[in-house]
Amino acid sequence: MTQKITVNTPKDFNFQQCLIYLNRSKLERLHVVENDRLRKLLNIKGNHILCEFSQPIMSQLEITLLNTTAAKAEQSAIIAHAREWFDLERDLSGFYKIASKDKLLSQLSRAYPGLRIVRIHDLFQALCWAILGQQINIEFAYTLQSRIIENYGQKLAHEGTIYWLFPQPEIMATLTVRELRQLQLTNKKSEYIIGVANAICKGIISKKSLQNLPDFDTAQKQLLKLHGVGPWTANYVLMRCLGSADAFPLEDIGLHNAIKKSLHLPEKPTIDKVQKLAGNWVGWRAYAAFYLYRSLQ
DNA sequence: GTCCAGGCCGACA
DNA sequence: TGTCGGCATGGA
Repeated sequence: MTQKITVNTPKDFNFQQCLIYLNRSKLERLHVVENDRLRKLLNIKGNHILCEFSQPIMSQLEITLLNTTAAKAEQSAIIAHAREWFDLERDLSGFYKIASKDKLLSQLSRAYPGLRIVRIHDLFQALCWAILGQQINIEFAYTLQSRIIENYGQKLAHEGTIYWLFPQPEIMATLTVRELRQLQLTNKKSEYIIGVANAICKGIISKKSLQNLPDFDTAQKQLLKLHGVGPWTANYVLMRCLGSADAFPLEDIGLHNAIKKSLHLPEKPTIDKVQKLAGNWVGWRAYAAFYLYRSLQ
């Protein structure tokens, strides 16, 4: 007897749009997209629960537990995870209002209606993903991430497919640069990831403590103290993990290319030009960035 | 072979 | 405070 949980979703949420984003790389190891269904292994209070997400009707997500059943408290945690994953608490009316008056955003919001920022629940995973993505192409970042997961993550086999959890910082903190170098990470990326793992294990930084700060600017300052975390990485993590709708990875080459593509510019825009454009998106710059990323797929 | 890819650090002025 | 070279790798 499989257990099903339903999650009510807001009007301007389009599960299909999010699935397209989630399905952008064949090297993804942390979820599987298949026939409008999404499967992900969740770590709920230490229990590894394989969840299948689908959308039987527009206003609902249905979560089917494939390998176990969940008690009330676990069910609540699964629902909370889903609501965070697809940023369902957000009222997007402000974003669409801004978008309606902006040439670039109006184009993107029409192209990807109901797309929401797909969040990364785990701070360590978000930091690692950003560090891996520094200065290399995304597909190679996926290659590196898949190697880390397959070497150090926990897994569950179900009906012939393996589902993975991202490695715990406690595991990664014990590694040496030499070990990560063998996965073709650079010296720097290896040092940064081991350092971040240690910082999290020692409680120097945590998602909870960052979320308890008065504002995202303060959280950004804390993130910047980590070795290997610069402005781009800090803003990326604020956007993907901590739930800022306004964080903006200004230096992002991908964003620059997306703007070039959408506005049919002959060259990539300068930083000043990007900053000027983003000036029209204040309050919703993370959403603008996420829609721009989506336009590169 | 060259250039680019969802940057960051440390040195130096 | 602002700028610049070095880093290291895979793919086009």
